[in-house]
Amino acid sequence: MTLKEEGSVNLQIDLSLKIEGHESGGDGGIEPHEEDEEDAARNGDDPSGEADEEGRRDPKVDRKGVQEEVELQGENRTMQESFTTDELSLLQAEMNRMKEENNLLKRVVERAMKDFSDLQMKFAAIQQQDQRKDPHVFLSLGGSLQEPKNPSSRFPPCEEGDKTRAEGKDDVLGLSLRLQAHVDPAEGDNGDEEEAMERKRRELMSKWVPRDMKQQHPVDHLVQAGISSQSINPANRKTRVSVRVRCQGPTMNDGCQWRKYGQKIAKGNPCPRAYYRCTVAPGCPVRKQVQRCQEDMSILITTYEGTHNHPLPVGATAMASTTAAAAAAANFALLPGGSTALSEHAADGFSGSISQTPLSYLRPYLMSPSSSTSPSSNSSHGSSAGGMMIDLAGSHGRRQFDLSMSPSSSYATNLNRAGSSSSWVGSKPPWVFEREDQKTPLAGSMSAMACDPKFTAAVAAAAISSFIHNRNGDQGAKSTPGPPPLVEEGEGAATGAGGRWVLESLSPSGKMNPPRSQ
DNA sequence: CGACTTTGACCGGCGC
DNA sequence: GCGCCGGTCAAAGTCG
Repeated sequence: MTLKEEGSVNLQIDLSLKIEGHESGGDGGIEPHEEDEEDAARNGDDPSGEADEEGRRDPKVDRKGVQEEVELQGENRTMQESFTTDELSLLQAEMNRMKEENNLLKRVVERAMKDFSDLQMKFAAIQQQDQRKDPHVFLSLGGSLQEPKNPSSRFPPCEEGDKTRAEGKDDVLGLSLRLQAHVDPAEGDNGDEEEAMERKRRELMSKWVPRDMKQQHPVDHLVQAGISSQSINPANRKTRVSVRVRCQGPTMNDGCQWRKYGQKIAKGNPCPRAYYRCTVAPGCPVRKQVQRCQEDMSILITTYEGTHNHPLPVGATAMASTTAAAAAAANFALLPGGSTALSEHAADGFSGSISQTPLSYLRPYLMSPSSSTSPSSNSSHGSSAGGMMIDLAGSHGRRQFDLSMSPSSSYATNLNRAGSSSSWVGSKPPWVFEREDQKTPLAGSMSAMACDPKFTAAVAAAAISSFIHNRNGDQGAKSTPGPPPLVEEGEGAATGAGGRWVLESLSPSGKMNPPRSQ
């Protein structure tokens, strides 16, 4: 809900309090203030609130000239009644307007609740299928009231939201959740609902996934921010988390301290690639590569590799603590108890620290079935058959993900700044969070309207922290005092599972770059 | 003076 | 085996 909408809600509540003081039969059922009752009793014959105001204006004058007042009382009463009638009509009109707004908001909330309920039901069915089969999962939380009418639109909810805002309808609050599951068409029927979901999933997947995963149009979709993680090296099972952000600084401030140890011109990109090593703790194996996007120099591509052998710094932790929404949404997509996991994990994440509870949030991704044994490599991105995609595209292109490096500032500082400054252009951040699993046909997508700028930044932190902690858990678990590695908690398939994750957001032009293979 | 950056050299993997 | 390429090392330079 935007500030404007919040304000209108508050305004409505205040007005209803006043109005209900005059009308006993309002649907709000709010009793009049005692103060008003006292005024009314003091002035005796004026039951209306307007007379209260009159009585409050100059009670002493009334007492001094009692006789004069008695003479003029009839005339005053006529005038007061006239005022009262006028103001009553105005207040009634205002009240009616507020009632309409209230009804509108009620409908919005009801719709959101209904969507959420539907989502839960659908997800439960999908979850059962997941356990039997190896399905593609498509979970989308769109930032629009309506389902995308135009499947050809790559991000229908986003464009819908843009259109709405462009028409000046910011006061319309909308949140819709969509969950779609894809089951292999050859694997039997699951009812009309599943079939409809399957059709929609195929439509969207045909528009969403292949373009990214097959890199058909590298320039078509310009990226503002994104995260991709992959087990690029089957030999050492090292995980990479790639983040793409629109950043003016030389590097993205992720809360950690980095020391540059090399720079190189990589083939295919004239922009030099810088190599950094984590210096928060001696011997920390985590490294990152930073490179400007060739298509858009304002986009910074940061690739993290390895597992921190130390707790995350405060900046990163504070920032990551807000990551619960995205991570919990991810959890919601795949956790067996998904219907309840969302709220639970969201609550955990918002009150906790990613350094303390990072594993649970993205565990579902890491535990995604990876049964296939086909060899994977980083270069196989283009041939990825499936993937996990979480689209938090409220309205792409409305906000920029600015995490400019500030040597003295923490990530949290950036987040605070982002929340109150023009760093976030627009009102809703565009994100696409996807996993490209090169081994399995698991595919999914989730989109959500993320209204809080912290939310979007948190998404990046969640993925980074979780993957750095988890995907190399076999390296860092034994030396890290933090949470146990995922691979020890989850399934064996999580170890070294060849997956590729991408968190992307869209540029103002609505374009998005495909993830750059490493 | 210590920490950090720059930059050329070196090494290993991979494809031909 | 050779060349290309990505990644790393380490000496020199820079900065506070």
